[in-house]
Amino acid sequence: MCNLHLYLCANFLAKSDIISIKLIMDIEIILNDAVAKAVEELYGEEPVKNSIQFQKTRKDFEGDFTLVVFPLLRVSKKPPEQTADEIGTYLKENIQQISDFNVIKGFLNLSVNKSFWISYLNDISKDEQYGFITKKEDPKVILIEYSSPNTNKPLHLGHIRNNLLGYSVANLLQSQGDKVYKVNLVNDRGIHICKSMLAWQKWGDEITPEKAGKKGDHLVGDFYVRFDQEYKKEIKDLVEKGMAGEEAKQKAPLILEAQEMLRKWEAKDPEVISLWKDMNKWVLEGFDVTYKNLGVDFDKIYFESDTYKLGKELVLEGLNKEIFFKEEDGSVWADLSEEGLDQKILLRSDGTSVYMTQDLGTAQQRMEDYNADQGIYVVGNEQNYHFQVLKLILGKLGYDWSESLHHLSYGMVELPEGKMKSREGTVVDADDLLNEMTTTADEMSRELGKLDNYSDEERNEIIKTIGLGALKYFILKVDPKRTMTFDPKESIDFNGNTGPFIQYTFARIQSLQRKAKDHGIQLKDEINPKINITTKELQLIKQIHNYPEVLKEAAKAFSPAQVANYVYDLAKEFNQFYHDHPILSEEDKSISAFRLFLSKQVGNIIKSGMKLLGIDVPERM
RNA sequence: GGUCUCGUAGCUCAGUUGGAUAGAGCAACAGCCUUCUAAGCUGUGGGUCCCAGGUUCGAAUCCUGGCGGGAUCACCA
Repeated sequence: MCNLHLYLCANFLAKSDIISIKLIMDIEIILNDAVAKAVEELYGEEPVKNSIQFQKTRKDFEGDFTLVVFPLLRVSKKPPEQTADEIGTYLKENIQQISDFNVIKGFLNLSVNKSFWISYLNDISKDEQYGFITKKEDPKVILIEYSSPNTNKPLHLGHIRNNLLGYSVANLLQSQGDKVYKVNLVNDRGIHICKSMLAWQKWGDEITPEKAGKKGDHLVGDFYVRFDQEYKKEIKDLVEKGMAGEEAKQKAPLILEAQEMLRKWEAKDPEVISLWKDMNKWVLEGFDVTYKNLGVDFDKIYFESDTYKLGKELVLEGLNKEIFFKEEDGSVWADLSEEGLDQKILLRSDGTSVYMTQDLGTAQQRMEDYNADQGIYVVGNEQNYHFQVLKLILGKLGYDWSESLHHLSYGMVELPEGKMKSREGTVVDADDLLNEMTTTADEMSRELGKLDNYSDEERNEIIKTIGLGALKYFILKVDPKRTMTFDPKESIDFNGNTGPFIQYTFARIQSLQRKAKDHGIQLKDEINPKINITTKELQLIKQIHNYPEVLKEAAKAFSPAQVANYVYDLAKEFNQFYHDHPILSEEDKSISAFRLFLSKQVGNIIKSGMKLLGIDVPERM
């Protein structure tokens, strides 16, 4: 069947300069089959599976695709150079697309006809969503949970990393043809919420966000801080009176009051519930503003106050089936020592739930609600252990989808001075940061005189896009699992490997298209495959050619960073190209028309890639 | 101490299922605006890929053991 396929392809290729879309997409498959056939004919033996390894030829060498021949030596029983040479000769003679080859050590570099590349470019220019899989035979339903804030304080830099990752990964997965639902589980209950509420009651003086002229989440956050300050004072006083530190922490009047408030909340005390509703509303309205500025959204928002009782039945069921066990004091545990972990509590001795219990319940409910094939949690790496346990327990309970659960774990964001600590006031607030980025973009553009001719409205639009782009790109270009350092000064640097550099490149391309129109040069729908192209042009086309594969790999690895770095490479390459390859040459319109065409494709990829990252690109800047 | 994770240029980071001479940016230095956007381009210097073994044609990448940083190991969430 392999050979038949090859025969048909070779036959077709020999007769036609214009290659069908299908074949272009499959160039690497064709090469693969061709090498298999070559090996069989030359050495009388089929190559072992996976021994045919193609990769893109590195830039410093001549060629487009490279066959690594080392794995084939076992069959050829000849030195690497000779083997490569023989296969290369065979391919050049038998495959129309191969125009040339060269051998360096054990590497066979194959050059593909330039007309192939141009035809390829023609094809993708017709594809509105190049690189995206729009129709998939069996699309998966994927649930991705991200953000998951507490309603007692505003969002900070760590949440930004979470939100950007979640949003971008959702886009990425969707680009591969799967159905993705974004959900947010808001943690709106618990002792920490009561702390802010209590502080407001005591010292709030009936203030509201409107009266204070402040975002609701910030206002509530202030009371949370206030609580902590007053609480510490009480502890200090008690310790000075001779109480032990630990005891003081537990017996300070404020903490007792907060605990009492939580009990009232659980008993649905009308006064407490009413205050709780008000304050949560303030916070959530504040969050909405931040989410909107950040450009992220959700298909569904869950509240922990609705879901915190879930999971208990699941645990009891597991207890009945003797998957879990009960201690003498009545608490329920899972024994994970066989899996190399320890024992984990699932129900307290008083029968109430713990964090894990809830998570078991919400996982089960959500996966079944959506009939999802895969669940992804975007949560910081401090919860690696939690999710490891969660997955194991769900597996023990017999849910086969537990295998598909994935904890997209990301590292902390640190500052040059060290970690962010709320107590020391070194937390970078999300809203402040967003504003600061825009302000800096404004200052920079004024300094450079970039936006002098635009109206205030246009100007604001553009600097917002740039400031936000700088922040998003800075965070997303780093591999999620790494602990990253966020240097505010450096992030606002718009030179080099940054979002604004990429945006700038895009803006240039757009400007080029406009200028071309002014010059009366028409953008072609299609390029004649026979025209000559330079090495640099070819290089750009090849970079474009990588895009679908990059998306595929990035989606598989849940890694927007891979897309980010790819787009930067493309933009950089284009910028270099742009500099010494005149595109709007008056003398030779055919060349400039091709470059115009090429630059448009580059622009499309940049736009598409940036969109996956959740970064806007400006038409001008 | 157990488990997980990271360690690449002075700094921030890339580096594809193991492939060729390990790459960018920032910072430093030297150039380039009468020419499609100089938020740009070109050049120079800068490396014990934490260390030591192992696997193999080939290791920054995989395995083992160290060293160093981080996270986690609650009847908190």
